[in-house]
Parts: sequence; structure tokens; C-alpha cells
Amino acid sequence: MDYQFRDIENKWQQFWAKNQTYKVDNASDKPKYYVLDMFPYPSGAGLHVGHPLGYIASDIYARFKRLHGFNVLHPMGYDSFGLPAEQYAIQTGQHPAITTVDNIATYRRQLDQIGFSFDWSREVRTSDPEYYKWTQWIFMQLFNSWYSRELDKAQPIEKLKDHFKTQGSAGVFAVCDEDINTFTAEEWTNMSEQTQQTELLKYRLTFLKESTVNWCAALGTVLANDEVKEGLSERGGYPVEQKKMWQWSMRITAYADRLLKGLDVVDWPDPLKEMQRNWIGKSIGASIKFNVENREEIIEVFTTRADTLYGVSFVVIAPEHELVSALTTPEQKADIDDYIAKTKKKSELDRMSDIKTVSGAFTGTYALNPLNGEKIPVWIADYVLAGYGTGAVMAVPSGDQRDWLFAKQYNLPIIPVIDGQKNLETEADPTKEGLYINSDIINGLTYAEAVPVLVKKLEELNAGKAKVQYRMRDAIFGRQRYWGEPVPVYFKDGLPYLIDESELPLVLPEIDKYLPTEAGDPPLGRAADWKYKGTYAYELSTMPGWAGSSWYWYRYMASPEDRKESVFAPKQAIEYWKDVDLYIGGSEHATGHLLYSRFWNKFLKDLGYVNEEEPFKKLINQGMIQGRSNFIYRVLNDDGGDTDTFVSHGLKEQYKTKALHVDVNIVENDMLDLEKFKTSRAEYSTAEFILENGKYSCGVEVEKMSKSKFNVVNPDDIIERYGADTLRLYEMFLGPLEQSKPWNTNGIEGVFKFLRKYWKLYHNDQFEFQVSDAEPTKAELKALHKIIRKVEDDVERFSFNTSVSSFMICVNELTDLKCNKRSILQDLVIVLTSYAPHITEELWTLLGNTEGTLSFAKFPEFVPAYLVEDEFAYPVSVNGKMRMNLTFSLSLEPADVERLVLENADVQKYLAGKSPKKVIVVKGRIVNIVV
RNA sequence: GCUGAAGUGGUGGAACUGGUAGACACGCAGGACUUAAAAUCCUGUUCGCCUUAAAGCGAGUGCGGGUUCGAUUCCCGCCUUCAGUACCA
Repeated sequence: MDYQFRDIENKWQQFWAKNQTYKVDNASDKPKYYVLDMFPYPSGAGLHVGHPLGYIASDIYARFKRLHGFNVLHPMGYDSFGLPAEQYAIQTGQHPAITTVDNIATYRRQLDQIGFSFDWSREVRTSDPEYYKWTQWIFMQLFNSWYSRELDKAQPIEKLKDHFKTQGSAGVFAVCDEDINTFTAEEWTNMSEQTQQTELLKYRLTFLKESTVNWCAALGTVLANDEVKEGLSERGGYPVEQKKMWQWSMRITAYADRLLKGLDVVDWPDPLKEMQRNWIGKSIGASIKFNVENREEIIEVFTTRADTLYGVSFVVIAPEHELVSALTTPEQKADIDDYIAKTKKKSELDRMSDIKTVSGAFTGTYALNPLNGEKIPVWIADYVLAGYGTGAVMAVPSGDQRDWLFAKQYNLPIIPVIDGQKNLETEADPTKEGLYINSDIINGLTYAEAVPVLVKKLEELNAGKAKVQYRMRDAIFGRQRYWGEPVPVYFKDGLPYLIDESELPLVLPEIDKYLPTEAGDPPLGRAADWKYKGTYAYELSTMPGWAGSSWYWYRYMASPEDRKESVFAPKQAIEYWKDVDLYIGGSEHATGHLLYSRFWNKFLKDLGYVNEEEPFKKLINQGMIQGRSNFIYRVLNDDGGDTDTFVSHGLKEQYKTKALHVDVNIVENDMLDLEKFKTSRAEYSTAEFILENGKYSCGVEVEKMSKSKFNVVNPDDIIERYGADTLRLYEMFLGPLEQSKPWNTNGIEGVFKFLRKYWKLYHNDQFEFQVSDAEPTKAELKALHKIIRKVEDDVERFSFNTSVSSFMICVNELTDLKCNKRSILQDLVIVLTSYAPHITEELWTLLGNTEGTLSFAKFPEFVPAYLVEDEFAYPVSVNGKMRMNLTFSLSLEPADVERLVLENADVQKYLAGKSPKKVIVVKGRIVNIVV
């Protein structure tokens, strides 16, 4: 039989499912290997051809590791809480749980068709109460913990209570809110329960915080900054207002340093690590206090250049700074109010695009330089952000470009502080090179000498201290939405308390519709009689999307049997699987999921539930698959009106035309299928065409893959036409895994032809299975061992595209050699099976092996001896230009090669009678003659 | 603006440690088989010049320099595209 991919693929997919071929045990003598994919959100649209790219790569890797004797954990699941299902519910009234289950079924069907070796018995769904029970449980652990700076790890809140009881607040060195109180042990004991709880909340790793949010009343939800465009919601364009709201927050800042340090030990792409570093944004500097002339107030600034303190010629505070009104003199009040009103009107976008012009207003008061007592004016300006540092800066125009621009604008002095500063007339110079000038106690010193002198002086004056500042803020952990994990908290006397652990999971209640209540409460406010112990109000917000995905890789470690136990994953399983060896997913999760996951992992480690400081040892970002749109060109008449005629791409310049997207599925190699086009829509049935060489050629553009651009390619269609093995190989063949590229089905025929040619190696001309037991030749062994080595190398460096090319070369060679030797072809099955598991399973069985054992066969060992050559065709270059190949024995020494080359008649021709200046011979590589 | 990645034939891409640039495919052109088409197979295909042909000559990896016997690869400067980030003191 010819290669019947449909029958073969169905047969083996059923076999694997029925025999649970890829179900993995938590106990094994084999070494473990954990290959993880970022699990998908099951959207209603199903998978398009870009989604499986990373899954195919990880599946090849997982299969490859199995062949190398590893016990491989390779699971899959669904990140099934999320907005689209809820949005759909609002529109249709359909419960999100129902849509979610439907969508998951579609995803599962599509994934199964591709032949992945997932252990489905370990599937997780974040919206399943049996799963989110543990998400809620982790939340409770966070609530019951605080972060000790002394031990640099999270501690049970009980320990903090004990400390308060015995020593009061003295000696507590914690990451906490800023408004904590100091008290003695006795005062603590005498506090009311309520006061104690209020105080403890300031230390808990998850806590309530009043924060400003982008509230969209029309959508009934809080929006992220990037969902707001020019004061309107990105979706729908409804007005968005700033609203203060009590929200759950996660004290991720406690882990900032450890999150930073961990980046040095993980094997991740550098750009991704860089993104996380920027996001955390650690800067080392000092906080300095400026007294204000004739006033009580003190302005505290953060600076990374305390060494330039003598160059400060003004102080700038953010317009939103709490001291603004206190510092404004009556004479300046009108100016300041005016300026504040103006900045409020400016949208984020304006503030960003307006980077070069600076503006501000003078408060009328003066601060005093702590070192020399000099009077410096206090200004407000919107280039200083309220949210970063202290919301105030000391302006050094000679060293900072923004300060320089501001000084120029308002005619403030620009004082040079280092003799190395140049061109201060045209711009600021932030150099640290040179010796200090105009700087009193540090005059004549270098940067390295000056800093300790200054720090000491500031500390003596009690005017400043070294400080580390982070850009990263605590993460808001609440959404005013329905389709998410309920927060396991109830309120008593206005204070939050955890529900009893035995009440987990706290299941999402049913509600009548998925909208906020009339009172503006989140949808959960609609749940009837939803009270803890029938009395206390539950928290009405739900957890954000990242909650469920911040620990899911541990749930996969729990086998179905383990899941009956009352832990998120049993101790022995965590000890065996430890961490994720290889994690593949998109770089869009760089600063969200990948940061939160590391945070929760470190927290769980602090409490002793898991063992590794970093959860994902190696990480690869697969590139995005973009869409490749095709266009047709409608000819317009003289009035610019539509005609029924379409002109081919190459001739369109001769007409007035309008470009239209055309469905890529009726285009092949950029040529439009005219019949399919005419029947695709009623309005096209009478279409006429102006053709080139009898064909209609379409225009091409790379865009996002989306329905509206008619460029979505569905894997189902590809599989229907070519099979899953072809899809897998082709996705890899498309180019390097990490590179983004447009999907283009044009080349797929080549891969399909390759598989048919491969199939033919094992069959005679009548397509009967036929292999010979004859001894392989040297050439056949060479072809085989070349591919063995190539695949070993390529898979280990995730260069899957080059392997596919090499498979083609190997099959071409074996075809030319007319090789049908069992000893060669059986090993070739094992080498190819990670990439094309179905066709190889079929051939493995035809070769007489036991069904289903291929996945656990032993990868053939590379024998270098088969590749050893005794001759080499030296490329001979003259002045670096390749001229000819000359073949010599590899046993010849360079001197002999040189002699033989120079004797050669063709070489003599290039020398034109002259003797060469120099001859370079690299054994087994090249000969270069310099004339 | 800053940070990062990438620019190679008509197209996707290969060249792993500085050593034959364009592997492997797609497309295209020509041919075989066929009444015909599909499928399949064979040949050619970086560009330019020259040639009946064999062969030959020149240019060539975004642009301009440099190091080297030799550079797609290393160094310096620039241009373009994509991604992330947004006045972070």
C-alpha cells in the first residue's frame, strides 16, 4: 500500500490512548526529566496552526529523552479561568463553565490529532474546584505568613504574633506596609482583637490595600493600564475613571532581590532575563532629606547620584505629592493649582509623547541643601512621577538631562560638579570620570573616593542613608469578575479572616447574570444567601488570571491516585520530579506568569513544601507564527466605483484598483483558485479576471493571524490533507524555533513528499513491505550514522529545522543507494520517531517489533568509525578565492599537501610563473595560496 | 529615547569553533510518462558578462571601514525591520 497516513495515524492515536502508552510513574529507577508546555487558555476559536509550534518542539524533546532512557513527565492542561468565557456569558447568559468544557473538548480533539505524547491522566484545569481548592490553599498560606528580612524568607504569622507578645514591635525586621505602629509587648496584649488584626494585616504576604484603579463602569470592571487608551476602554471605548478601591495585593516586592538573583542560575534566553531585570528595576542609591526653610516639613528624595549633591540647584516634587499644598505659598497658589489642573487633563499618552518639553510651577518655598545649607527652590513638575521612589528628586542640571532641560526652561543655575563634564551649554553630562569641583568636602576626589566620604557625612548629619529602590510594585490580586477563583476570606467587623481549611474548596456560587450589582459590587454580590457560616460576608472579588498558573507544574506531579490525598502534590513526588527541566512557551509571559510563578515557588519553598529555589531550569521561547495574508485587486471604474473585474497582482499598476483580503485557503502558491473563488460568495459568482500567463496571482502581506484578515490556517485542514506527521515536520522545517515567522503552507508539499519517499524505502515498487537482511554497505552505514549524530546534536540545541533537512538528505542518499537493509532501516525508525511518531510506529511493527515499544526503544549509538574518511577533497583557494578541489589522502602531512598542490598543472596556471608568497594548509580543511 | 533580537537567491532557510556561501525545500523553466490532466520521475535555477558548448571572468550574505592568508561568522561606525519598555531620579 502507498503511504496511507489517515489509517496509520488513527490507528496509532487510538493505540496510545487505549494502552495509556505515555502514562508515567512517580517511581522509577530511570533518571527523571520534566518537559513542560505553557498550558493554553481554551478559547472558542480553537487552535490555529501557530499554537502547536511549541508543543511539537517539546513533544519531540520529550520523546527523544524517553529514547535516551529517561522517565519523562510531559503533561498538559488548561488555564481555563478567564475573561472571554465571561464576556460570552454576559452576552448570551451561557454559564462560563459550560462554554469552557466545550472549548476544552475542541482543544483536546485538536491536540490528540497531532500525536502528542502527553500523560493525560495528569491533566489539570484551573477552573476545576478540585484544582482551585489548592490555589485557595496557597492564598491562605500567604495570608498566614510574613517576610522576615533577618532570615530572608517567609515565616508563619504565628511567629510574628509570638514576637509581639513577648517583645512588642521592637526588633521586628520585616517587609511590611509603611504605616506600622510601634508598641511594647504589654501594649500588644492589651490591644483589642480588631486592632491586632489591623496591625497584622500590614505584615501578611497577601493583604488588603487601598489602591487607585482604572474603573470602567460600563464594563463593570477594573482595567489594566494597557487596556485603557486615551481615557477610554480599549474594548468598547467606554469612559474609564480613576477609583480608589480596597484590593487584595501580594507582597512580591519582598522577593525582589531573590527574584533578581535567581536569574543568574537559570538557563533562560538573555532577552527574557533582561526583561525581568528591567521589570524588577533595582537601583542602588541613597535617600536624602531636605529641610524646608522656615517650615517643619521635610522633603525626602531618592537619588543614585548622591555624589552630585553640591550641584543641586532645585528640588522637584510630583504634582500629586502629598506635601504640595503644604509647601505652596499663598502668592504661588494660583500658579500651582493651574499647573495641577493642566497635568490632570493630560492623558498618559500626551505625557509620553511630550517627552522633550518640560513644564512645571514654583511652590514659592525653598529647601535647604543638607551639606551647605544653601537655599534651593522647590518646584512641582510632571516629569517626576509620584509612584516611583519618594515622588521627589534633587535636580542636578549639570548631570541629568531632564533636570538640564528644566533648568534651561526656567532659568535655573547649572552647576558643574566634576571637571570631566563637557558641553554643559548644550546638554547635561552624567559622567563619573574626573575630579569633583564646586563640592566643598569632596573637591579634588574621584567618584570612588568621594562616595564613602559623602555617605559618612550624611549619616553624621542624619540627613541621608544608603537605599535600594525597586521599580516593581506589589501585585494587585483581585478582579471584580465572576469567572475566577473565589478568595477564601470572609469579613467580620470590617476585617478579613480566612475560612476554615476544611471548607475548601470555596466553590463559585451560581448567580443570575454575570454583571456587577446595582450597588457596584462585583458579580459575586448577586449570589443569594452566600455567607460564611450563614452570617459573614465573603470577599466578592475573585483571583486574577495568573493565580492558577503560578503553581500548576506541581499539580502535574501528583498522579491520579495521589490526587485523592490531601496535599497539592505528595512530598515523594515533589522530591522525585523536583523542577521543570525544560519549559517551552511564548515570551509574552516574561513579566507576568514567569515572575509570579517564581514568586510563589520561592514562597512555597520558604514554608518547606517544595525543594527548589527556581522552578524552571531551562526555558525556551518559541517564536510567534504570524499570518500571511493574500490580496486580490478589484478594478475600479472612472468614478471610483466597484466593478466585477479583478486584476492579477503583476498587472495592477495599469488600473485603478482596491485591494481586498482573500481567504488564504482558496489560494495555492499565491495563485488564486478561480473556481473556488467564484463559489465562495454569491457576489463573486459573476467575477471576471485579468490574468497573467493564464493565472491570477495574489498580493502578499504579513499580518497578525486573525479571522478578519482571512489568513487563519487551521491544523485540522492540514492534517486532513497531509496528516499529522507532515504537520509536525513542516512546523519544525519552517525555521528556527525561537524565531517569529509567518505561516506559509507553500513548502509543505516537500515535507509530504519526503515522508512518502521514506515510506518507499521499506517497500518494493508494488508497495509491498520488503526489507532485506543483507549486511549493510559502508556507504549505507555512513548515511545512517551521519543522521544519528546530526539528530543528537540538533535536538540538544533545539535546532529542529536542521534535523528535518538532514532527514531528507539521509532518505535521498539511501534511496540513491537503493538501501532496504533491515539493520539500517530499523535504526532509522528510532531516529525519526520523535518527529514523526505515527509512520514510524507503523514501520516498527511491520519490521516485526512489538506494538507500542518504539517509544521506549534505545536510541542507536553513534559510531564515529563509520564516518572516518581516508581522503579529502581539499578546496584550493588562490588569494582567498576558491578555485578547485584536489583530493589527497588524509594521512598526508601539510608539507606534502603543499608540495603536491604546487606541482598541480591547474594550480600552476593561477600562479602564472610567479612563486607563491605563502601557502596555508589546514589538514582536512583547506589550502590557500597567496600570490 | 533606552534595552534586546534580526537583516543571506524569486520564497522559507543552511553554513555548529574564522576555512568550498546559498545545503535542504518551495517556486519557476525545460523534459519524460499520458489522448489529456493529476500524480510521479529527470534536468536546470544567486546575479551579471562571455560562449554553439565545455569552460571562463567579475560581483555577491543591509551599508561603510578594520583585523586576518582567509570574515555570513570577530571589531568599529551607520542604516532598516521587529519585540519589550516608557521621563525610574
